Amino acid sequence: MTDKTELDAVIKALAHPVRRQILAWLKDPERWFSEQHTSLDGGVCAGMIDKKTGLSQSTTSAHLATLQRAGLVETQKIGQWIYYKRNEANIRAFLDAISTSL
Amino acid sequence: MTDKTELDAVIKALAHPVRRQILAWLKDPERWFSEQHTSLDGGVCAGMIDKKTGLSQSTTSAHLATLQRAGLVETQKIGQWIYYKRNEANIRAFLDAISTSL
DNA sequence: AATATATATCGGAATAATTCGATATACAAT
DNA sequence: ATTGTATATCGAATTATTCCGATATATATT
Repeated sequence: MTDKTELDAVIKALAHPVRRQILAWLKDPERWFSEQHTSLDGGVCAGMIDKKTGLSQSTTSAHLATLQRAGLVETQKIGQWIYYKRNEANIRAFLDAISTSL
Repeated sequence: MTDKTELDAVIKALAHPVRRQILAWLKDPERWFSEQHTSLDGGVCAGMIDKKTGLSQSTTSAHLATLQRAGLVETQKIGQWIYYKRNEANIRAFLDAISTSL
């Protein structure tokens, strides 16, 4: 997050309510994604997030890709599923960066 | 900043490099706007900011308006000049809000 | 091999943000 | 009153973002 373009990507990623909402859901997966049968420690699978956003599968996928490019989430692919979880280190790094730069 | 729409406006306002740059300049007016003859305590007048952005007067004015609507800067009008300065309380409130919500 | 499922990517339409020059408004000075 | 200066606002062009349905890719199952 020392780089300026990185910070730009992160702020732009956060500048959409749906993407912030997704990050908020991922903060407490047990609460919001209890239907998922596999362990939530590995992340929440994309389809569960689709269902919650109310947007189309492709749109939600694009939002997730934006979050990932910004480093705000990390993914793990298992079989045909892709599990998303917050990248807490990068989120903290962003908060530090914005706190000192702003 | 307790309101959700407020936070949205602030993040959107920050999601543009020029607006962040303006906020950064306003952090140290003595350094960046030493040419201004009136006291910098009252803020930096809009025209000086125009000159620095490299954008047109109207565009810079729009950016300043966005920052103001978001509450990130406050203004003081003296004669035909409008002086801009950071609203430190609101900036801090934003940092608190994003730190806890993110 | 064929079918089904999960997710990503593509192409395009709709909307929003950025930018500019031109004009309007407000104030100051002659 | 006129002229000049500072800033805001308008209208329009450009660019970026969001969104969708359709298709592609990868994996799993039969």
